Amino acid sequence: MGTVDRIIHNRGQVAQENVDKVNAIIEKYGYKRNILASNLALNKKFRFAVFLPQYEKLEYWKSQIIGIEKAVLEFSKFGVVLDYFFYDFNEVSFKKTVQKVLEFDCDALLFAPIFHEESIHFLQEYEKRNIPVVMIDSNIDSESKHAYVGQDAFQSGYLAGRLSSFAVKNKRHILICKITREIESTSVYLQRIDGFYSFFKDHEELTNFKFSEITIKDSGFDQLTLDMFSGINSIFVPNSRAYIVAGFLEKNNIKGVRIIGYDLLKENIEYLNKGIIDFLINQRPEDQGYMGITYLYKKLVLQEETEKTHYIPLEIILKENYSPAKN
Amino acid sequence: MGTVDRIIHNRGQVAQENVDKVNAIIEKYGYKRNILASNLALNKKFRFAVFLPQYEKLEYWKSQIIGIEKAVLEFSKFGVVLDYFFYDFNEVSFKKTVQKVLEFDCDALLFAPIFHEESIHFLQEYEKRNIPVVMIDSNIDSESKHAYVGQDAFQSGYLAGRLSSFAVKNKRHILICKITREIESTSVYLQRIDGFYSFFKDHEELTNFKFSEITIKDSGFDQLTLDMFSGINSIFVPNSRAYIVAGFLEKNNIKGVRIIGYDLLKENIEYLNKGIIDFLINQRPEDQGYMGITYLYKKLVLQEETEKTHYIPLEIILKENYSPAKN
DNA sequence: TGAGTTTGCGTGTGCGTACACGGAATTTAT
DNA sequence: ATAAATTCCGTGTACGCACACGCAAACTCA
Repeated sequence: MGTVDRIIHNRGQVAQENVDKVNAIIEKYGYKRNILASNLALNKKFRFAVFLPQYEKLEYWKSQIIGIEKAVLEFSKFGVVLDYFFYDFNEVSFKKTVQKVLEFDCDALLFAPIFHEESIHFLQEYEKRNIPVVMIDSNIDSESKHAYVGQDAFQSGYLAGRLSSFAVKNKRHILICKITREIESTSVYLQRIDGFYSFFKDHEELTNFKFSEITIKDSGFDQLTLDMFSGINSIFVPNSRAYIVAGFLEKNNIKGVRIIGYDLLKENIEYLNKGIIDFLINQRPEDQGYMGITYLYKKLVLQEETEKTHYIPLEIILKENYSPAKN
Repeated sequence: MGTVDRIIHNRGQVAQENVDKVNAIIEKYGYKRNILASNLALNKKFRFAVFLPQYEKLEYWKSQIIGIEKAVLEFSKFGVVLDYFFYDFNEVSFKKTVQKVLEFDCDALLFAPIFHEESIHFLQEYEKRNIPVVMIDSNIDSESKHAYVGQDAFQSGYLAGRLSSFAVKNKRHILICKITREIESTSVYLQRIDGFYSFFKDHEELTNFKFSEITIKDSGFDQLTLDMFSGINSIFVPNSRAYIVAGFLEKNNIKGVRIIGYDLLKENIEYLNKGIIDFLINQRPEDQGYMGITYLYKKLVLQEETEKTHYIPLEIILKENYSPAKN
């Protein structure tokens, strides 16, 4: 037993002759180590660090946490333990928390690389330490071996392009509303817009489309003006804040404008039900959190082969297929 | 150890006094039985019976099987073993196989209740035997405790209604093409149509819509005639055979008709890419199979609380968001 | 009251793996 | 050659649970 064990874990202390013999037998009989018994004997905790923005007031991140908690409830019996690290909505807080997380000794990491630049070095560190990482929400497309759970941002923008091409009139003027906040993955943002334009590039027959862009800081309702929307038939908001535009249009009684946005926030749903927002692309945040933890569980606890990327389906939500159950 | 064990499994043979004592301690210290060790000691195989239509030539069911195999690959290390029961595309074969399955001694059952009537009694039998069942693809809405993995058929029809209301012209004539085959869940079928009409009932402002229905047997291309489609603006095919209609329209060079169908079959995708089919609602069959087995695994092996119903998202596939990766 | 029956309880072993420990075999140093 | 250091290997126990087995206590009935 001892010798075979040493061979299986190649811990040395065994003659080459025996190594070969045992390996031959393992091969011949197709021995597979029993993960149940292994984990039982190991009697080990698996510490997953969860590094996300402070979610208290962010519906989207709250859903992510719900999914995470659901997963850890299942996996706690296998020794999975979470340690949360939350940061506030600014770069300083983010950087501080990065330090804390780096100092923390964990077996795996779940992380949303919101601040693109700052995240790169951070992630490299984990690659060096050989600690598995899963990114959720947004991906850093380096050639790293880190996993990703979330949507294909480019493709979702492309789809949004198609959705906004469902024209009532032939001539169309599309407005892209960039409503930014410091805390937001700008890369996701840009990929969506990129995908959006790509749709129209790929469809030359749709020449009768014009595009404008406006940029608003924060949740600044007051920065919107009426003339921004004159002659506009369709609006694409490449993040979750379509409700701001919808609110403005409602207040000023502007009708017949198609709005396409992201995420099933309460405010968005409200305007969806009123018929002011037409399409929302759901990112299924709860599933993302759940799948993220599940990935790490499969990788570490079960030591399975896992697929590096898990794309969440591009779920199009209309007033008519929204049901409150699915967040 | 023995006494405590007898109490935990309430196997009797222990004085009430001790039962109370032990239960008090279990309560006090929050003892949870370790499922890992339990399964290790049990050293038991979990036999799942999988009862589905012969899939060789059915793309949809093939995908289901792929998902099932993927799941069982993961769970085989926990002692999960599958036994397949396939039946041919007719009632006789179905009934024969029902007998075989009933005679087979299994711990759980995954089943697609295609033949509604015949399935009811069959499922009751498993309820009697207290064997957990998960239904995939279509649900039998009895108040049974059997689980379901699949779409909300009514809601998907409702959504299809909305999709076909994206009118280019104001006057619209919608054709509902019922292309039936013996092997098909008629209940799913009817629920979808029901949902479809309900959409228009709920939206009285859409009065300028007219409806017709045609019914075709089998994959009978030859039963279609030109006059069936005269004046039609939009077609709803409430199952996976939209490609038949699309093929007919293509052959006869009829253009500008919107087609809405189900499932990402090769033929459907072909017409989607040609722009003849506009919308496909994806049922994610691979996910269904995977989730079905996962449900039984969680229920039996992990003995977790599980949600009875797992709805697959209503994924709308357009030419622009179809990617071959997702079956 | 004693034999027979039932009920209650503890011991022991096994599930498949991990790892500490100590002894045997081999090598190196003196 | 002998002592010391090193390499190699087997035994034993633990992980947490399930269950067979057998013994002791309590009960039944004559």
